[in-house]
Amino acid sequence: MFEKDSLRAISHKMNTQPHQNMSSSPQIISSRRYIDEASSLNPAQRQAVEITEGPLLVLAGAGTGKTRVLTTRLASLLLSHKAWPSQVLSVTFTNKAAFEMKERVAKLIEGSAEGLWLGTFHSICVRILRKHAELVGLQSSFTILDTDDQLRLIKQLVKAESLDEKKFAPRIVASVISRWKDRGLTPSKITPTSDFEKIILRLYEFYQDRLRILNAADFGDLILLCLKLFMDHSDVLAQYTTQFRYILVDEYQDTNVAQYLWLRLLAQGTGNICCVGDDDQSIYGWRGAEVGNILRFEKDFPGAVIVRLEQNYRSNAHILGAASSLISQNAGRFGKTLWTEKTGGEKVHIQGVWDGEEEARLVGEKVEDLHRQSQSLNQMAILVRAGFQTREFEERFLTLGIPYRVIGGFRFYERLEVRDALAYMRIVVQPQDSLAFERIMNTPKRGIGTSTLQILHQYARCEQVSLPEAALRLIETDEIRGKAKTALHTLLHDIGRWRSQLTTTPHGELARIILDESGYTAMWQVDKSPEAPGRLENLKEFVNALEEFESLPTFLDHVSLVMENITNTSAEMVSIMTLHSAKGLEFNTVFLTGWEEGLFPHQRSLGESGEAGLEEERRLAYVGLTRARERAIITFAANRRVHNQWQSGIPSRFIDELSSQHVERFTVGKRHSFSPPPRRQLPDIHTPQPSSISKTFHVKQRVFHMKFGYGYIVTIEGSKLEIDFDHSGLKMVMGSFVESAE
DNA sequence: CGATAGTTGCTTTTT
DNA sequence: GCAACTATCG
Repeated sequence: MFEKDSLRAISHKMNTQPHQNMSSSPQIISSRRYIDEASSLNPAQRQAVEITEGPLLVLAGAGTGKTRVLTTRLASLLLSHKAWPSQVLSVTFTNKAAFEMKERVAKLIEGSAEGLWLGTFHSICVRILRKHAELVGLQSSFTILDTDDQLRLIKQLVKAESLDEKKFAPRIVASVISRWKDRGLTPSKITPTSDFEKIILRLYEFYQDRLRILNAADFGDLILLCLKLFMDHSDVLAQYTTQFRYILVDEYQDTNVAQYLWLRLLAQGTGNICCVGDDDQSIYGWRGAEVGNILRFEKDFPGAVIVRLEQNYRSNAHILGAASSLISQNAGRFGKTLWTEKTGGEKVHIQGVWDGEEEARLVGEKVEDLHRQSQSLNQMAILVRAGFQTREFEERFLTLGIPYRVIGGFRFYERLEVRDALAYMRIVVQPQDSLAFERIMNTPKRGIGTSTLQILHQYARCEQVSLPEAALRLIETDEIRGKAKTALHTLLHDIGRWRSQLTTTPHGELARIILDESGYTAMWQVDKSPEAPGRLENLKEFVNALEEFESLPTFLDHVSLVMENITNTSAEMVSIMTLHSAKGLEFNTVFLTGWEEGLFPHQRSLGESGEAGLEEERRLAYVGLTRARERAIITFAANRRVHNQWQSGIPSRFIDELSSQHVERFTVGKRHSFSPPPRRQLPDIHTPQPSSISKTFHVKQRVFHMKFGYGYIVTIEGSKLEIDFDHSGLKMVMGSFVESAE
């Protein structure tokens, strides 16, 4: 290791002279694997790997080997000694992608990729901010607030300002503030355009004040503060612009304004920035992502070279054709024509089902079928639009005994007991962490109730101090009496004692001590509820996970930034996930479920941002389809339970937008008859008419409440309910039912 | 202060 | 169909 590094250092020295003409200078590329990889690239890919100087934009369609280009390029930089690991800044979209990229690079260079600055914008910014925290008014031990903490804090502020908690719902306030932060706007740079914004701006200011007191930063701050650091301290910026000789950015279409400005500052040194992205896969507009960034690249970085990757290696011709016809409906895109050498293959299946339950049953059957044909479960994915849809599949798979994993979904670190345990760790590491303190103050029950908490809050606000600090001062006075006083005293004393052990005790052991001595473990041991044993199990798991890290603060950073579940990738499992978390992945078989108007495209996205919202949904559909290599199966349900209410839906407009030569329609079940589309004049589905029929009735002992909107034809004859989905040519007949008295 | 029962509103998507 | 909040009482 040492020897290799010093060799690298020497060759680096030899290479510090500017490389005028890299392509003709001899390159020292010694890795067999790298040579193999590079020689298998197509001309466009090779070009993207070899242009290492100056700004480069790789416009890469779905399945065109974008990741391969990026990793090969990185490996090339290292092997040719143009840069050593610490001089490469590589920004990816998820921590998982960063991890995989690191592994691939290590393989290509047949050595270690340690020392690379490889990670998400957030993790890189944390790394930088920890070093210069004082310059932006934080201590280097600052806490990273997660969404939950953020909402709690905002809620407190809204309450303190006695504002209408409905109009200024924490969620809404948080999202407005976050959007401002995404655009790189600190409070002073904002000119509110309405009274509503004026108030939120005030809340934004208060919120930032509170964060400062708490020595905390939220997700948006990580980028914003780092940006501020670079803008206010040119010496710090210079340090990094000289260090990073090469900058690589994955998924450039998902960057927001703040991230873009951040990148521009860093890239101004060498100008060696390579961005990879696909405007058709921009699906994070709602999070502040600016497609404009990618569309403007040439203007932003003069002399930029643009390389297009258009040969798709992933999907079969039908899937690619269907996806292309879909995305071509969008205006305002770069426009790429993906093509493939593959021919034949299965057409895209489209299947209508009666309800969500049947959808799950159908998918379950298909999975079993394919599995019987010795298709790996790892090669199958079920993609949903919204998180709640996973449940029906989980239930079905549990009864069928099909192993599955939910990606994204409910995370380990979001569980009640894990969050409590985390709060204990946080308050020990970070004395100012009011939110953690509030959380554990009376968990387990110590007799410190709401009235005590109120006194603390009031004092903390008046004196501009953190909650634990307020507690510390108030137990010296007579403000708090009796049981609460002694309990608080003991707690604060305990926290102090644990903190003093931070340097002397191994952190795994310390965690156990904290959980035991605080009485937290005992609380669950005494608990007789059925969840209690599981929670204790999770606490053990928590300590195990914690021991994997070098220290408690490192672990806490990991938890805030890496929200992914620790999943066992080796086991055979079907993946269930949202379309958003499917980005960047690929599978042989992909089930695209819930393609119904209102769910996909989602009602909210249509309502809020109109045409732009619809286009983003369409891109989402495109992303989903292009995940599939061999088989894509689209399903839609005629009925779905939303908020415990049955609602009938009509097939997604996206289904009609798929070129008919690439799709095949099916229907399932004995009770459904399929008739070809009669194609008669239909009411405009985009302007739904008021619900004309709304009835509650029983079907097989179950109560249904259905609203039939959209002017669709529903016939009720005798004990039969018939719904005619003219739009798709699908007619469904439901078995006997009894109309209720309602 | 804390336990309990009843009530409401909620679900897009995530670093 | 659930979590999170509210009202009431011991």
